[in-house]
Amino acid sequence: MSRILITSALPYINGIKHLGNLVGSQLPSDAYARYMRARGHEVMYICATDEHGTPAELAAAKAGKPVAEFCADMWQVQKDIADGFRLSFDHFGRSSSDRNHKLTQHLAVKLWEAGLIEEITESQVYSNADGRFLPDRYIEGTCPNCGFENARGDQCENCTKQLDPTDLINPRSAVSGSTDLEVRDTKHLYLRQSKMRDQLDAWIDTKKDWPILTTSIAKKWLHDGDGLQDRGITRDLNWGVPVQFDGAPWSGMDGKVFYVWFDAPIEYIAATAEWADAHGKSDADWERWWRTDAGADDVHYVQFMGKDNVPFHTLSFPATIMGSGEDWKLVDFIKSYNWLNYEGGKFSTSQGRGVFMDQALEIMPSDYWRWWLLSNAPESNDSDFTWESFQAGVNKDLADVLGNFVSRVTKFCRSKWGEEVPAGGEYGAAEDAVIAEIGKRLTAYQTHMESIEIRKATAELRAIWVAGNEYLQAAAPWSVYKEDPEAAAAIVRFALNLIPLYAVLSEPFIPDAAAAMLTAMNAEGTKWPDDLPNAMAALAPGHAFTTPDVLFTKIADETREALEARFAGE
RNA sequence: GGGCCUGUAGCUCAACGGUUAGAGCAGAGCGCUCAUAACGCUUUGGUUGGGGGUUCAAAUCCCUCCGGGCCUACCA
Repeated sequence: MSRILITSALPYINGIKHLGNLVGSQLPSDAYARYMRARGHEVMYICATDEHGTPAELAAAKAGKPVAEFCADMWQVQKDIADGFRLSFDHFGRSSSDRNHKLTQHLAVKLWEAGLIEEITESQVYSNADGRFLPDRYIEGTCPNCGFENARGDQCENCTKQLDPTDLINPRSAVSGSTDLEVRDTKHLYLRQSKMRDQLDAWIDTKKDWPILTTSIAKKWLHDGDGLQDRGITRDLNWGVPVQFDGAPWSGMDGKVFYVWFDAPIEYIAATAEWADAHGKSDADWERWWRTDAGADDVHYVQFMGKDNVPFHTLSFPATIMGSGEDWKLVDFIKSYNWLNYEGGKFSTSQGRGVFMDQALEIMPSDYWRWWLLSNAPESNDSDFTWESFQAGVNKDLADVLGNFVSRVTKFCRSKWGEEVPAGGEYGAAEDAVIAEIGKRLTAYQTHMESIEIRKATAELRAIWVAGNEYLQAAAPWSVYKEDPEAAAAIVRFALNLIPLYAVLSEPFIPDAAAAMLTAMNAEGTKWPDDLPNAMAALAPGHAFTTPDVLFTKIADETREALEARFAGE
């Protein structure tokens, strides 16, 4: 048994996430966490809402709520949705927690003491009407290059030219539209990542097994142009972790907060501390996951995220904890995902295009989404959600191959012997062959789960389900029964035993159906099959079960068409 | 502009210098009748985007052209 620390990228607080966000970190990390728990490992699986930054403040204003209240409400919304998808976080925290405030401030002090933070005074655009400094992209105006009237202060979306906000002609606030803007000097803290470039580069070089998507992005940032640039880690905002606090080694930073990308990854650690607090545990209980001087050396730490998050997880967060000089656990493996598209285009919040997590749960049970999304996860490339593919995947894999297998076995048994495992006959060569086949597939499945190749794992799992149908078809107990009921009983006994096996193997992907299968078979405590022949004899003659309801209802063509129309957007 | 990823069967993907390029879905045929008209077997289908090169051997490595996508540091 080993200890495995798993973090899923933090969903941003400003709204409900769509299926692309779900499949890019939360869902695969959950399948991985469930698998590792099933294999008997000690798992700490952490997620949280990422609550700071300008978009949160604007979303709160739009909702007409104070930002703290907005975030608290939206945290609950996201928590409920996560529960609905059966995401098995050990703790779902908040980056606005007291733990994160304290730890973020602590690490900043350590970085300062190590000479890795410096004060820089820079000029930024201030909006008098909005009463706030504006990030570059929240300033709009006419592009000096192409004349496009809605160019943003960081880049013109029309001609793609990189801009400085002061380049814009007739600049205005994207928040209020006000043109009452001025440039003010403001002091900020910068993280001197450039001083850590060689150290980070050498560390990345040791990660030979990381996905190329992960390392190539890190290398690009390390070596592009002048190399890794220092990064401002504070902002002129109200909502966030205050930069000025008792014991801060700097002054004059009142009214500023740490930049969201500085405090958000720290929340991985802080959320584990929140977990300890919530369960009446001591600091030592969370530190053994995170402090290498407190037992975390043998922890295997895996992060899941979409590819947009890679620079922060490969560079700035490691720079933060390495630079602190303290003994924090560094990530061992970064699993990054590409994008999920919707019917050939992008998911779009503003255009109402695509499916959002709350809607998905209203439409179909979570297992349906989990299965389709994980068996089509964008691991090697962007992938495409289509209703047709979703319908085909759910109907074929879940309803026909797995669900119908459970139905045909239990109903046949019920009709001939009643709802208990029949006695008589013995397993023979055919059963040995199935055990051998499943054993081979199971090894492959486990290998793919260990290396976090989720798509390949689902393909093996499906093949294991298929093996049951192949066996039944060849053994044909309905024919054998007429001549030799004892032999038929052995066949059915074997097939019934496949059901709890399938339930346990499938649990990482379809936990609700797995639970329903175990309940029906009266086999709730079934463990991972370390010994397949034993597992196939777990349900002994006379063991009572109940024939389950249909496990997966098929998606009708009319239903699919209605959903296609409903979510087409404009 | 720069960098990275990518293009394989009608569709979604696998194969990561080594037999005859594989699987699921879709299509065709046969079988079974326990089951959610489900299941099983057989089968059609590819000039691996185009062109050139390296090699005994290339989907795989190199060059080039064409197409798709992502990132480019103040959205997160």
